[in-house]
Amino acid sequence: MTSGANLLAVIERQRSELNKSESKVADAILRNPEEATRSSIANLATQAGVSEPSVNRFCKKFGASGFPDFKLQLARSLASGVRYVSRAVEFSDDINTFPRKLFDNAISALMTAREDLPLVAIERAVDHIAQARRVFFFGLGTSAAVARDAEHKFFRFNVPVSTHEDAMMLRMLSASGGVGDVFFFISHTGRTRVLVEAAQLAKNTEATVVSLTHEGSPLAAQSHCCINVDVEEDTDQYLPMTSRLVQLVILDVLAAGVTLRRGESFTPYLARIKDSLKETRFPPS
Amino acid sequence: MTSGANLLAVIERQRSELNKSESKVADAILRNPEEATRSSIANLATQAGVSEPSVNRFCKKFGASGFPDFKLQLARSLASGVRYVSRAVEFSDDINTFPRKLFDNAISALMTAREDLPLVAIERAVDHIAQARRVFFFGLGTSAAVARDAEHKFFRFNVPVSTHEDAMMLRMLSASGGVGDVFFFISHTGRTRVLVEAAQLAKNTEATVVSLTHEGSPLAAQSHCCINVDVEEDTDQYLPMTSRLVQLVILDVLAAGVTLRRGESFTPYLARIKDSLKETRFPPS
DNA sequence: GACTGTATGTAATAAAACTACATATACTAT
DNA sequence: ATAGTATATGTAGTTTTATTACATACAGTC
Repeated sequence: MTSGANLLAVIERQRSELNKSESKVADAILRNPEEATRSSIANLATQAGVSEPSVNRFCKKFGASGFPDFKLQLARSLASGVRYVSRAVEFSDDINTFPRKLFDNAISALMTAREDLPLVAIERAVDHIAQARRVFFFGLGTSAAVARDAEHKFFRFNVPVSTHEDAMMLRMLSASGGVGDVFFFISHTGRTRVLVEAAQLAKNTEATVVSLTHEGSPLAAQSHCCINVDVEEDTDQYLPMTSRLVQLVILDVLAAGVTLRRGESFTPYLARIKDSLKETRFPPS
Repeated sequence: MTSGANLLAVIERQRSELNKSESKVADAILRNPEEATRSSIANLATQAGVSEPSVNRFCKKFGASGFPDFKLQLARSLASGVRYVSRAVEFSDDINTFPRKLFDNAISALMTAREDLPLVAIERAVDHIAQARRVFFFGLGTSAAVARDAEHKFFRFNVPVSTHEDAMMLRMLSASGGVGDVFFFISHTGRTRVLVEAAQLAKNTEATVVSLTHEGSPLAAQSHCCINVDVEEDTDQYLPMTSRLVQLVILDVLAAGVTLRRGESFTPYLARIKDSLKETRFPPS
């Protein structure tokens, strides 16, 4: 059976296809996974209302060599932070619970993204940016902040970079694209009309359209190169959170990619930029 | 002894202060932690060249209830991805390695931060923001993008929010503070003169100064309430990365905190804001 | 309604971990 | 230097825990 990264998720998925005693064990574990990692096989058997060998068989079914090994994998699964479902903040939460939940969600989103990185698209995007004459980062709303962050990264590569949020500017700039121009669109949904239309305008020029957005979205359709980030935002949550974090890290990856492309001789240049800030700061005590 | 989040790191740190047999055990574990999680106490004792009770004592010394519990914690520690040191990108890296490294670093930074959240400061900051007449988010460079992100979150709470990057505006606005004004400064180093000076100006008014910055920094010293984020950026890396992610999640936490403070009746209001975007998007296919 | 295969449990066995105690080593004070 | 004391480590027995082999129960099929 699947020896996936996340045991807990695997159990949950298989939950319905288990026979009677197996599902009792599954329930007992899912009810309190943390406790399961700490209890003995006898204890868990009692909790589940089955015999010890049933628990043992259950463990083997899920790829473990036995109960202790199963507990180990379970502990890993728990520690990895990839909780089955990311936990939404409830109004009953207090200061001791909700900050942790939000961090858990963020970590979980990054871990999920890490497992399934669109390396090909990333590599192509790096190519485009590394060779670009100029780069525009376009994003609205939360993605505007991401675009701004990208601007603060990519200007370092000796390429003119800019960010814009004005819908009119977006259209005009997009239409003004030429060979060597990269229009980089950032959007969680990939459905924002303004952006999609701007992407379309840009695509009708000689410029290259790169996007960091949802797979199969209208924006993706208008892109020469689309980096998929399919993080599911918790829809109950009214504030966008996790998706932008993944976007930011992907942009870090792109920046690192361009740095590597520039080669080792480029490092002093980056160092010079960093050093330029020295005098704006109070010296370390 | 310390029951820190990362057992492996704790062992490594204490390595020098252990007695003979203990250090033998530590070595055996550090030599191959992965294997240690799988082996029996007898096996590990042989590997280390000590007796079984010595291993057992070692486990207890590090906060475990016994050997099995120790293995569990070790497994967690390994799975958490919080490897001893976060791995820097090298010029020899290729597309298969460096993106993963960057994600690992990001995750690791969030996990570290999660273990040591400054809950008291967070709670106080939430109080201040929830009761604010208006809020200013000030950050420069990378932190400007973070401030922008914060603006996109906090405007939802019926409080006038703004972000500024112009050094002159920062000073003038800070000096203009009054009762109920919250000046929220964001800075990784906490040493940026412009920000520290603005914070000082704000502190001389009736306004409240909140900062999201490094503990013990000049900026922290000028704050009524300082949320510490002591993420160590990899200094070899010329691009700031991890610290801003932690800052962003902390801001999410603050936003969630304010939402909870507003109470359940506030949700429809948030929903309305979210819904306002519907017509700007292409409908889902 | 008997047959066959699977599912589950019982009880014995084996493995692993722990505890109490014994011995050895290092350190201190005379 | 040496006896005394405290700490460190190991031995052996006990207890807990997990596994295996086997028996029984149940479900589905002819």
